[in-house]
Amino acid sequence: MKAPAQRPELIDEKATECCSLASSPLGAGEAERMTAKLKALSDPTRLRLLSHIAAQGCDAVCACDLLDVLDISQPTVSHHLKKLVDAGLLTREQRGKWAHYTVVRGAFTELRELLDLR
Amino acid sequence: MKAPAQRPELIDEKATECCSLASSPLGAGEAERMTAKLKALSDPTRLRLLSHIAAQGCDAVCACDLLDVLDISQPTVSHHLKKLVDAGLLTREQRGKWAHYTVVRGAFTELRELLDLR
DNA sequence: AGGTCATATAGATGTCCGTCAATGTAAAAT
DNA sequence: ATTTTACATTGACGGACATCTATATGACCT
Repeated sequence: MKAPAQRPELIDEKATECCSLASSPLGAGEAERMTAKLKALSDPTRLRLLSHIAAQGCDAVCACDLLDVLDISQPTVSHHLKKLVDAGLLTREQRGKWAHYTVVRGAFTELRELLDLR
Repeated sequence: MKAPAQRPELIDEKATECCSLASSPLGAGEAERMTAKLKALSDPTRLRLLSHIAAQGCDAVCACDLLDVLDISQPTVSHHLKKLVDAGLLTREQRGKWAHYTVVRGAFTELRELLDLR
């Protein structure tokens, strides 16, 4: 009687720490929290809006300037900026009738660490 | 006659390079390409699958082991693994009747650079 | 050959999301 | 006070997506 086919053996050498994802498997809550920021970045329009603000030193940029740059309607720009603020990637500041948006310093460090493959 | 209200002045000091996003505003194509990978990461289930593979050294992990770990159906696991492969974050390798998935080294460097706020 | 096991694919369903036109709001200008 | 300007909110619509059940594929075992 031959030995039955067994499942491929699980490697449980304590894991060679190939990345910070490796430190320990993500729980449901943790995963949800990380994907909240990732989702906010996962839209071409939002990524371009962010890059335009970043391209001016990550300092406060008027929403009016962002409207000129991409070929989308004003409500859509407003919608996306709100999403970026809600995700903690931008802050909003009202100056008179203008709204200014600023990149949150350090907002990406957590994500960058998550993706820190070695 | 008073001077008309003007838009808040645009800061065009060559941008203080606050992050790699800042180097230049992303074009439509570039943004689309970056969000492809980000979208693949923007689901809690996929992020957890990835983290389980990473937690074993980013080496080949049998799909059967991943099925045990999360409380979702087998087709759903298969679906998500395919998406991660399509995004270039995992590679698939068939061994007999088992499928093994491996984290692609360096798949995240581009993303990490994108998020490299200083 | 027939059966079982691991995984993929197909189809269906409900939910989320990006976009827009229309409208609301609030500040500034006339 | 009325109008204009900047921006947000609402509601509608179409497409994308996560998940499931059911079925197909393909490898191994007897």
